[in-house]
Amino acid sequence: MEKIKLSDYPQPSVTVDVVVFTIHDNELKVLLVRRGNEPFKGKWAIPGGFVDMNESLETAAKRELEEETGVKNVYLEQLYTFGEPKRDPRGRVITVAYMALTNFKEIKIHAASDAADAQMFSVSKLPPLAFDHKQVLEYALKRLKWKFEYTTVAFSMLPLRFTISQIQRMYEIVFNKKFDKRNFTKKILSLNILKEEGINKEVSYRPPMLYSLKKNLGEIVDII
Amino acid sequence: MEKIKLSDYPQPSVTVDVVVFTIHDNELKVLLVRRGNEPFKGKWAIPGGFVDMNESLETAAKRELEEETGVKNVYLEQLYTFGEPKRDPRGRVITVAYMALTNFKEIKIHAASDAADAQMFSVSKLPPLAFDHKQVLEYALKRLKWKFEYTTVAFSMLPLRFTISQIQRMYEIVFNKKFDKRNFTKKILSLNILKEEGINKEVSYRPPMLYSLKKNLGEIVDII
DNA sequence: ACAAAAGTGTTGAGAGTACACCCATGC
DNA sequence: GCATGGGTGTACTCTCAACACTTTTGT
Repeated sequence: MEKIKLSDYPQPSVTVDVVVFTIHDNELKVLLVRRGNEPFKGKWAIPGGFVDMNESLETAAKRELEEETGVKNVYLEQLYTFGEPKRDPRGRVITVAYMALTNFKEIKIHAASDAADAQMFSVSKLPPLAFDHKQVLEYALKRLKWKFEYTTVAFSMLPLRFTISQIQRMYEIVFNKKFDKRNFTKKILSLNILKEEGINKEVSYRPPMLYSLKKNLGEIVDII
Repeated sequence: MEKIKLSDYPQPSVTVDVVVFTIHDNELKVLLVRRGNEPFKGKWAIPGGFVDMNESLETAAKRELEEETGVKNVYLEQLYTFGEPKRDPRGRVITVAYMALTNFKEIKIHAASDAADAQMFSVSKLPPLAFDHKQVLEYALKRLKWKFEYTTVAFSMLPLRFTISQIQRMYEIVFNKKFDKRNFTKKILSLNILKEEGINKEVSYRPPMLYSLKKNLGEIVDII
């Protein structure tokens, strides 16, 4: 039998797309870039780009993320790979979607070379999106909620030290639903994942206790 | 600016690998094929193959699955995409891993053209695996347990009509842990996902009630 | 009668839910 | 003293876990 060469098989293009979530102004936001090239020139899209030959998928996602946001240390997780043959009009392009969570203040948006503009959008007021990015974003949102419910990833959207009210507000935004303050506090504290970090004196109301996350980000814990 | 062509960017090879789980002889089994070609010739591997230019990833996974097992209607779910640059010594190969669940009796193993042999292995007695397939299998196992706990996918491993004891045995095998029969029965019945299908008279002990799944496979339900 | 697996209830502990008022600070 | 968010307890309901004996059939 002949020796098989990789080039005997068709080779598609492979990209990574990174859905960057953050919370700002009491809304869940996602980073979108306006495309500077065809196809879908001028349309909004999830930031991403081609995978280099010598970098892993996760490295590619981190690289794209840093190019667009300047953020270096974020929670990053692979979501799903979208590979319908016609999803890109230029030809066969398979994209590996990632989700990144970060604190709003860490982000310094700068539109990368191939983007005309970049901006955070509230997930409840999205513009029409390029490619199959609506589907990608819906998938990411589902995963985000799942992860919020069962793991500690949410804390990657908060500053290093935070109050319990901040946690609760974040959960209320993501689930679009109010929680009872006493029950929420009781539940979060009973999980034993927080460390007391002293009292924040710099507020004009009763000074709240600050906490930090004791355990590892993304650890599986029933939050809600 | 120049028009960008896809071929301006490096194009890796893309494969799908399908982790096929089933239950037989009171063990959780997985299908492996013995590689007929280099690299890793003679080693066991998760079945899979290159994605054709005009088929979706899921179609490719279904095609590979049918080639190896003859099984047509299975539960199939995308798991994760593995893309370390050095995972295949021939060059850059990115693989999209899928998980398939099926009833043992549906499977007619036939080693595909590029495989020297194919066989079901107990997940507790695995041979050394080619590529990064050990990692892929570990990921699949984790996902399998998660899905068993929170969805109805498990029922895809049973025949169309089954007894409650069969469900319980299946869960005991996957979680490697005994459950209390009364509590298990109570929990399963309270979920309201089963339909009574009459009594199986063809046994030499007290004839059990047969059930079928009322709701959709994979639906999210707290099973355990 | 015996072997094999099916079927069936109760109790106690712990978790979740509903619900409202006082506290500490800056201005 | 008032505006702002912070902090706290109880009672009820529901779910989960522990636990063992009887039933039905074929041989």
